[in-house]
Amino acid sequence: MANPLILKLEHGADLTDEDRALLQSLSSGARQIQAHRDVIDEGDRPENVHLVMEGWAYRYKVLPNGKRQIMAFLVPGDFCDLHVAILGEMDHNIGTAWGCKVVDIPRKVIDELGQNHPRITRAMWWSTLTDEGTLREWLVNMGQRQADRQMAHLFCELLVRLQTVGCADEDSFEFPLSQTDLADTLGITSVHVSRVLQELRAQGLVIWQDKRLRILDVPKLKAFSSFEPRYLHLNKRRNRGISHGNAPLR
Amino acid sequence: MANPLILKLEHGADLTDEDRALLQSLSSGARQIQAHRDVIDEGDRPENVHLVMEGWAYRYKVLPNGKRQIMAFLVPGDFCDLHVAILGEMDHNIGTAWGCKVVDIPRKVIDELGQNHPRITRAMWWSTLTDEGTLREWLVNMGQRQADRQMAHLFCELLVRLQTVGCADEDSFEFPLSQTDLADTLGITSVHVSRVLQELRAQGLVIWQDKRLRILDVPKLKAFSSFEPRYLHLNKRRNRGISHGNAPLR
DNA sequence: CGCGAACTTGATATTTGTCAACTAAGGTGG
DNA sequence: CCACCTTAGTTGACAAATATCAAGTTCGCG
Repeated sequence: MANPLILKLEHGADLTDEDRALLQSLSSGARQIQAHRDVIDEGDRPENVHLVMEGWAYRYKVLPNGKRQIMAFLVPGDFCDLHVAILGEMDHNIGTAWGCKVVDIPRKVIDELGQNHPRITRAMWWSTLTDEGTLREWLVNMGQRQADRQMAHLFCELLVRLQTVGCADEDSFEFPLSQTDLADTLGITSVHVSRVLQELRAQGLVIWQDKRLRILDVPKLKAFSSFEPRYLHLNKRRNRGISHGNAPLR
Repeated sequence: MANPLILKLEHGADLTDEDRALLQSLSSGARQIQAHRDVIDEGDRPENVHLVMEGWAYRYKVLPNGKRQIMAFLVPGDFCDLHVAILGEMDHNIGTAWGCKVVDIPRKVIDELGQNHPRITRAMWWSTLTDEGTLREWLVNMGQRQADRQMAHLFCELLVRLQTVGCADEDSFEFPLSQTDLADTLGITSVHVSRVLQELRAQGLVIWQDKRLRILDVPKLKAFSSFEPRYLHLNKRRNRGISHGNAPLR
């Protein structure tokens, strides 16, 4: 199976074969983490950077009143905490949604990359910055869309993201979340998730069973949720004008 | 008046006098931009990085149905589009909330900093990463708090952020937004903003008049909104244990 | 086979949105 | 300096979206 990290980072920089070989060795030696465990917690100052290679994890915070907000999904190819090298301590938690394979990469290895491997470094910053773009889109999603569109938008995003790392086919992907997880992601209750899902099913938009989500009509779901993937910045670099001022492709 | 950029970046790295002098010259020559103008738009590939030195701007997106979501406030010391160097094109718009002084910094100057000024580079990445942390907190805010707490939380955040750049006193700051701007920030309607504000006023928490927001009881407002500033990562570095002398990425 | 977690359903409550009318304030031209 | 006009904010009545509570139901797993 192709390496999700490499598949992803190809979008952020023009990697060489040497870069790919290095990333391949970097992302080997994953350890299994059980479902519903924390990978890191708020306040931690981890020595290693964590990279998801299989399964799902998520960023989340819990408020004093016990309410939980999931702020990002970490799927294969995603780094959990690249930023910790600079920020010092985690300002949120990361937990596994399901069984998950994670590689621990010592910070000094990351630092070494930063000094001697400019394309990989660039690709990692590209990855951090697209995470930020995704966060902005989630904010739009929560602020301006009602629950049904918001959920549909999330499904569209996940389809595209998982396709780029080889973890989704044309119209479906493994979706190992509970409805409660989904509720805490969208900022609604799990009761409402259940009802909205039934509506999406009734409209013939999605099927969700056996931990797999199938989108029955992808263009329709994208239109329904006004999904515009620009924020994912997924155009392969080699397909783009290299320097500034060029007309946008697409 | 002290330079907001320097005041801010001191939190992200241990700057030298030389660094400060460089930042000082970098942030001079601001041009005035009128209120309610766009600084950059989605799809742009700007040649310059923009730095706010006075006034307020905000990041926003507009959906096909006309709804607007404000995703960040840019106050003195904030960069508008540091990420564009890597992502290539803007995935959102930036507009002025009020008259605003902005410095245009050529991308090549930023690149040069990245090569020869490691502390400044580190501080700029710190700034980008705290922006991301702020975004995460806004997501929590929108997803899990009701409108009154959410608004209170925003006020607390702004007080702290503006204090660090010398733009707020102990309990108040210039707040040049309309209630509609605030509504599009919190993901509620302007009618609801009006009502929530009256409630906060009635509870003796805030006064907002003449474009100035005054928090009558700061600890009370922080408790009310369960404001926890860890996500702003504002501890001056010299007050923290300095761990590894790792080089910045890039 | 039975237990518990996840999901569903129905009734009702709360929060927030919508619409429309009204008031206040600031700017402009006469 | 006043009349007017526009924009921002306020208010009330009502509607829609979503939350809450409580009671089922289903299903995987020991």
